[in-house]
Amino acid sequence: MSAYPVNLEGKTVSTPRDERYNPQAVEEKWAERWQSDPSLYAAEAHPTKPKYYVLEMLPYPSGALHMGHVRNYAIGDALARYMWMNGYNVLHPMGWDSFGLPAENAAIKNNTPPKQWTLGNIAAMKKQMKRLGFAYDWSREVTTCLPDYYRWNQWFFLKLYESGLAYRKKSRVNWCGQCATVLANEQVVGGMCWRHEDQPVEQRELEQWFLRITKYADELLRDLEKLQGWPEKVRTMQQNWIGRSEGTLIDFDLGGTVGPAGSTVTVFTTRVDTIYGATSLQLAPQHPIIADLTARDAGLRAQVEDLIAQQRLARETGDIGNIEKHGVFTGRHAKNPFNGEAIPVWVANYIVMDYGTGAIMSVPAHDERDYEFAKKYGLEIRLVVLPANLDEEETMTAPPLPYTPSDGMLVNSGEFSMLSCADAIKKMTHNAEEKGFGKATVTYRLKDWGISRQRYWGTPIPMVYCDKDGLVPLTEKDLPVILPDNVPITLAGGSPLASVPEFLNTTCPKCGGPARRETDTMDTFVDSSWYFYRYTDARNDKAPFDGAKIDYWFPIDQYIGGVEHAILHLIYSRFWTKFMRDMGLIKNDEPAWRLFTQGMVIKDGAKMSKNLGNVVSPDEMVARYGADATRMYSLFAAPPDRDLDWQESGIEGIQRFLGRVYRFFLKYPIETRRETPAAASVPPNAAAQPLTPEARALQRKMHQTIKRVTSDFQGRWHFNTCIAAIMELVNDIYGAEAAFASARISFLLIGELQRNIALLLAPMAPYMSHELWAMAGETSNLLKAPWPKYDAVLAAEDEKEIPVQINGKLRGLIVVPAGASKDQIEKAALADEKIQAAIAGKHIAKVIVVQGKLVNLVARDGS
RNA sequence: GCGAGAGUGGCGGAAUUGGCAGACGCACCAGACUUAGGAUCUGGCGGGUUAAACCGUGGGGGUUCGAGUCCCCCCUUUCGCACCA
Repeated sequence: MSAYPVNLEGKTVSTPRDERYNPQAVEEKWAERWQSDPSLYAAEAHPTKPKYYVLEMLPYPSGALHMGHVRNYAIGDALARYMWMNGYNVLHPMGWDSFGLPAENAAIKNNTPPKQWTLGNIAAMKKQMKRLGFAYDWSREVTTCLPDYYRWNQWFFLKLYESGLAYRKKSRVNWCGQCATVLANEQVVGGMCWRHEDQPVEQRELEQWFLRITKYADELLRDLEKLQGWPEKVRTMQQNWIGRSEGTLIDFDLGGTVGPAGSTVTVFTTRVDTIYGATSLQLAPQHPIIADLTARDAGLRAQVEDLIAQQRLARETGDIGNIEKHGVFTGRHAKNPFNGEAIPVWVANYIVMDYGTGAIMSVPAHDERDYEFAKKYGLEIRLVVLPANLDEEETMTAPPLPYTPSDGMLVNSGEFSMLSCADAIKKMTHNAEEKGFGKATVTYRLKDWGISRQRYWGTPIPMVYCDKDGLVPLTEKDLPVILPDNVPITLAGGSPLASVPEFLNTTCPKCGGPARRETDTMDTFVDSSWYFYRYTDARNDKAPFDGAKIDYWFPIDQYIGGVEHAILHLIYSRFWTKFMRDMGLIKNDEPAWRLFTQGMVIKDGAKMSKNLGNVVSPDEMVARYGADATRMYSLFAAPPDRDLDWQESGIEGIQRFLGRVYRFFLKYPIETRRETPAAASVPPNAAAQPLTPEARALQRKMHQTIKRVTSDFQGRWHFNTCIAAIMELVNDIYGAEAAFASARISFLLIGELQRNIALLLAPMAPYMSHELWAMAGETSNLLKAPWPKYDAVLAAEDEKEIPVQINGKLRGLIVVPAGASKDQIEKAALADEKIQAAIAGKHIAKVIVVQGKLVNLVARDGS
């Protein structure tokens, strides 16, 4: 590099090719060095520093990274590097969420075994990650599809089974025909499969394994309060998902048994206060008692089937919210336990079986849906709540119906009349409990987590079926149950593992007799529910991890990923944490204190997709602009929480900037600085010498930049403004080039500028920073070089430019010493020529001086 | 319908507590250096005007010496949930 003649004239010259920054050559050189030292990014074994666990959500190994990944990891990597430089013991691991359906689809399509396909993809993506320069501790790599990981899924399953949190039941499940498997409620999006937007989800009856996440519903809801470091949005989404609702269960008697399902219908209501206004019962078409009610009435049965069909259709089109209300009278009546009145029992398509009890009391006067239904079928509408305003006249006036507020007063409600709604709810619930026909209850929207999948590429469930002993769990020493290779995969339905006799046939752990294995596998969300714990102790073959290590590293200090995991992954992993805590394995009760959800990477305003042909490949960007520019642009183009519109011309701007930085180092290399006469003339105690104005300005800018980058980095996570600040500094350096040439800026300052620029860029453009660090004559490892500190005195301005307003409008600018008093500022403002001209003939009513900020003169006409 | 965000030049975006709106970058224009330019450097760049005045942060009100920022009403838009009883 010293072969290039330094231009001490400071004149603009053309840039020869060899002066251009060549990212490929530089990045490859450093990548090679970094890869030769596997311990480079390892956390300390015997910690002497405070810990910091930064984690990006692990990817599914689909075959290639996309820009969304790059953005996610660029953020995490910048943070990890920043924390290293700030003296933390950083844990920054990576792994692979590698079970799941795409591997099976690929197997069918290409006739490649899922394992081979998956491991091949992992190798390819790992290579991409290394090329991008992400600083992961690969010695802790977790690959969920390998037995050394999934055996612990099985281990946890046995523990869950032992504690009654894993159970099996026959249930109506969501079935995706294209996946040929069951979906969790969380995987059904608007009636469609989360993976196949155009595939309506069917309902099937199957024996399934469930995890009792509802046991933790209340705690999962309550602890959201503690997660102040999570985006409000995510907490709200989880809150809605859990959907806690307080209400009352009330039994309505059908006046004699109608069949096996009994003689009462229990309704759930949040408004028991309106029960005197109930004029019918409405059942969901799937309600169990309907089988009994229709047993001798084929016509009614057919009508109910029709309602079910309507509901299904509406669900499939995602239009369940707007379903045209239909219902049918069953011919039966039920007794309202409060007033003894017999009210008709109907079946209606707007009642869903999977919320509450699948049965409601219909109160048309005080519920919009019930009102609409009652109007349509001519059911009685009975007012039982009046507005309770201070204005008596209004209170006595019947409100327009339906009247739904719950701050009114009861009427026509027997002994409860004249009570407020709130009091009535309490007293009526109490009354029901005393008399044994009802009770207070809490319902949740959250359902238990169905984890059975009729697929091959997942963790085998460690249970067997014995003819003699029935359902038997395996024991710890039987683990892992290895997922066999060479399994024929089809989408014919049913579990592929059932067709493998060597797998299927086993012996019962209890009696030693012949038994069959469970052939379903686990939902892949099981894998990702606890993977981040495994990173702390990834090679442990005696336990999932060592609790002492969890105590040290957890909770995760910063978790970073896409908002699409706001519900599924993030609620399951919170559940898993609470379960492990209750097992005594860990002490923390939340996995991550801080969560950051980055925005999507889009192109031309649309999500990148193969269909639209607007996919930007990271490989191509790296090949064209280098890893640094690719990463840095993804940090610069938008604040990290917003969507980022990828523009090729934008990354060119970053490339240009990096080139400018590089040329600054190239033009003033350390060798030359030592040798030039200008350098030699700098006295040894140059730092103590008063600086020229140009040098002082640059020095000040340098300290201001350090200050800004530091605060934007840690406080606000605005990487875009961090980069903008560094750009400003570089622009100022170029602006002062003439002073460099005339030696009015010392080589000591140039060296300081260079070192600080390398340090400031290190988290965001690691390759180039390392190169620059070496060019600046530094031999230490930049990865752990101390983050620069700014000097507040040196960052301070000597004088300030202060805007002067008249009546709030800018009318002039004055320059005052930085520490000027209010009086001085006011005097200077009034003395300014422009201001004097502007206020001529006017009377100054008031002068507002904000020290160091602004002057506003309130001027009125006349004197 | 409920909940949470967002709305600023041609574009991406700055403006941390109310205090010079448009930092930084892109695009564009002009110039320099060039055999050349998809290189580099310098300058310009919200509207308006010769220059000013003036107008400008989705719209309308308000508070204030002063509002992109605070308050009220409305519009648009993104995301999540939804006959949830």
